[in-house]
Amino acid sequence: MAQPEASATITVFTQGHGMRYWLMKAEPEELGIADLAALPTQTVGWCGVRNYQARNFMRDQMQQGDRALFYHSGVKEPGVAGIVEVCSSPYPDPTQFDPKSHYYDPKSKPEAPRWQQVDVRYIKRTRYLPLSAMRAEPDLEGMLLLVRGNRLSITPVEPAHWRAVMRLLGEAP
DNA sequence: GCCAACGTTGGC
DNA sequence: GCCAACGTTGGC
Repeated sequence: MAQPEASATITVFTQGHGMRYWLMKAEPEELGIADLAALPTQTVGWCGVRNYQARNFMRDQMQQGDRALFYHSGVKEPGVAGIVEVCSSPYPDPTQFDPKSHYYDPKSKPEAPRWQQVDVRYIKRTRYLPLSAMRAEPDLEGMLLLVRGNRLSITPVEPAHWRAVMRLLGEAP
């Protein structure tokens, strides 16, 4: 069966040296920035992505060394909580084969894995930047996270938007 | 808890 | 290949 391709084209913005910026959503009930920081290796496999467009970003676009905004979703006040770094190549998400997993996909077979993941590494916890504050920031206009109707759990971030977020976080660009 | 938005499924 | 029904996401 052919896998659907992304219905809309989203440009992935690269800098001169090829590093890309991302935003990755996590539900802190499952994995928050504090949990990530407390893990022995401070790395985690970004499992559970079950959207083809988000999967394709990991599979086709992400590179080791890319930075990502770590975003808390599904909470009273969603927002950016930290920064992580992509630290692996894409590889099959093991939870798709685990019948006990919430992310189990009975249609995916080990010989033809449907879902991929990357590992990410904790870089730092930042000042909390709520979604509401991001919406109020003119420099973030057009950021995919803020575009009406967008539900992607992984989105590319334009360098200009990344710089604006770093400024709002009080972080060096 | 609501519901808009949107992705997936499956009958035809 | 169309598209209605259904399920999920995720902010509010």
